[in-house]
Amino acid sequence: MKWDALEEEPCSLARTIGVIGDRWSLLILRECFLRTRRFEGFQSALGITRHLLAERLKKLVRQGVLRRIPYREAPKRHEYILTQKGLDLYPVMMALVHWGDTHMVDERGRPLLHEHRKCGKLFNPVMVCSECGEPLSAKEVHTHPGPGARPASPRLPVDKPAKAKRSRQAA
Amino acid sequence: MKWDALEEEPCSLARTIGVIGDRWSLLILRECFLRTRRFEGFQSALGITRHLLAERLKKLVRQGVLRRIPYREAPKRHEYILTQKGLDLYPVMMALVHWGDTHMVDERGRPLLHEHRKCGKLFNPVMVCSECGEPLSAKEVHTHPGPGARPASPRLPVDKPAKAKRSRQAA
DNA sequence: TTCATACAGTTCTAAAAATGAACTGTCAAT
DNA sequence: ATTGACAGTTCATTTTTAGAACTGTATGAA
Repeated sequence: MKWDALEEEPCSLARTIGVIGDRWSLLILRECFLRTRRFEGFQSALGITRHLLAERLKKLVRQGVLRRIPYREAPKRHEYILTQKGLDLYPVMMALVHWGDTHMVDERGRPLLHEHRKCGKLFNPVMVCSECGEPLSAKEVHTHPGPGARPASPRLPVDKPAKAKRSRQAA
Repeated sequence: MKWDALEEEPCSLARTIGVIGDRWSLLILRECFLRTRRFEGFQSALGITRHLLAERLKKLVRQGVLRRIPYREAPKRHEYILTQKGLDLYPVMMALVHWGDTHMVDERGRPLLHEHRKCGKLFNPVMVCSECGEPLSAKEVHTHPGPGARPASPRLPVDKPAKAKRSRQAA
């Protein structure tokens, strides 16, 4: 599969991965959320090669996730800051962080705690249903093809029936 | 940076990326959530090379995200199914999908709609504070070092002060 | 009995991407 | 005149990925 083809897939997950689904983009964005704005800042915080950093920043700008803003004229210098589209990735970041907090901590505990300014408490992010407010889990969600679904699509086979007859020895 | 080093970083986001932050793992997991379980199913749905698919499945099993369960003896065959750790990635998937739905759809609209069985409505996933239930945004959250933070860490410099004096021409 | 097909991989070579290190160019401070 | 900060670019080397073919067990068909 060509990697750019992802953005044309009739799947919002695939398209999102086309934008931020490589090894570095999310780490660069982590730095953005931690208020890093400049090339050297990203580079020294992440240890990414300068070559790749330049590439990734360009891509994120092209995708509208970051904006490149001049902050000095003489030797042209720019800062990279999150656009609204970029800020909207916050739930993605929090979901990833929370999974790591839940499943990947060592005996010492979480590296970072989050405080919600509105209520003043340390919190966990919870994914809820916009309609009823209940926390979501995979089993309580049913998917339907939407208007942008591929018309007659063999792309997401929910099952491969018909051929599984043979495995009756276990059923 | 060695890629395995990510899992030792004192950052839950980095550790999570160490597990699922490559080009294919999240797409494989998408298929898992859509109830694909077998090698051929993943391969034909994704178009991933067989070689990589085998590698990624092994890694996901090693990480405890998938479990490899025999479903036929004669020619040994296995199914890959989500563990609880894997199911816990659901908020990550939903966050990614929702961002794609918001920022990456074409004129035709969303490829997939989600229905919440509990309330019967089509919904969007919303990330809220576990303490007060309000939706979260980056600006309302303050981070503190937790118990697992690196002791004297120059790893996540919130700023590079001291040297920025020169750029006063703009300030 | 032979042949084709399903399934779950493994092996191999070529192509693409990432790493590491050095280099470029502008300006400020010394 | 020299040094250092900053934001890249260039290039050789290494690592990953893609693409295709191959392996091996078993089933069903001819």
